[in-house]
Amino acid sequence: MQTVSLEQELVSRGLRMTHQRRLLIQIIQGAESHLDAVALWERARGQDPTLNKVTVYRTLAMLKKYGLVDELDLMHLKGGKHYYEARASRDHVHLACLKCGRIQEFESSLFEKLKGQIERQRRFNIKVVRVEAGGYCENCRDR
Amino acid sequence: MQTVSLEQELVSRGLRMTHQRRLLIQIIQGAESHLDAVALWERARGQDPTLNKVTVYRTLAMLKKYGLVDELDLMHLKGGKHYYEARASRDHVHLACLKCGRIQEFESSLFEKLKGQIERQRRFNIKVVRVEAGGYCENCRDR
DNA sequence: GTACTTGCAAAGATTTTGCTTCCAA
DNA sequence: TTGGAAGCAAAATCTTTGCAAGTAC
Repeated sequence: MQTVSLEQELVSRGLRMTHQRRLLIQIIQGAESHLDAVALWERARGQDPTLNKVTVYRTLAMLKKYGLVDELDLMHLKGGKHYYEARASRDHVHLACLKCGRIQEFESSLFEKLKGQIERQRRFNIKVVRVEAGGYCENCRDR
Repeated sequence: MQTVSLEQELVSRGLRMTHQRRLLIQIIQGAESHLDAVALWERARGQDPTLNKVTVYRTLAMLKKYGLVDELDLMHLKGGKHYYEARASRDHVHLACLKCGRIQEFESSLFEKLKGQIERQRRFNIKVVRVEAGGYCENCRDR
């Protein structure tokens, strides 16, 4: 998903592309890790010191509402905050190491099959799915 | 999992069985739905009006630490609270309807296979796993 | 008796709301 | 121009912490 298309996505839904939204979207899409609202705000302030934290929350709520970002908890490793990532073309599992805190992502066709099974067997129309596992990663498991 | 065994579980780990803990455990195990800390507290107060909310948070943290309850978010349908359920013998998916708010549970061997795949392919030792899906349930999907 | 738990009060962390001003279309 | 969006301040929600008093073992 490109920056342009996400912007167009918003515009096509009748939303205004303010420079604040453009900046926040760029940061989310360019982030190498999962950001929570405050982390996102701090990065955004580097570019635009007047950008308010409330705008971050409102923008995230809007992106979530339109399904453009996914909201994660990452097993509450660091309290109750929520983390955000640009919605990927393919869903993936998040693995959170309880020891070192590393977050890995894992894609699997089994995950896709599981979703299909739920949709068919329960006639449940899935809009968002989240799989998070807590445990010990390769580096930490034997220590 | 019986009340007794959960109590024994705690005792065997050197924890004290206070009447507050006993009451909270009974409520969690007997609950027909997923309770958040405050809902649990309200039920507990019916039995013991002096039981403090802080004790609920501390007890939940302790049960979570020892892997005796699972903590859920249920797709944040109603804000950022956390919900708790006695750990089941078999993991299950939670399906949250975005329209009516109903929570369904779904067990699947595919889920078990997915866990196995993660453990093998990533050499990741899973301790807790959570699958939550948001979408439209059978009753709401066509409306 | 002693260490672990609880209750109480207060603080901390995260997110939301009301309202005025601003600006994208 | 005009309705949607941002900024600011304040509040609401959820959870944690410090410490004195209580209690399970």
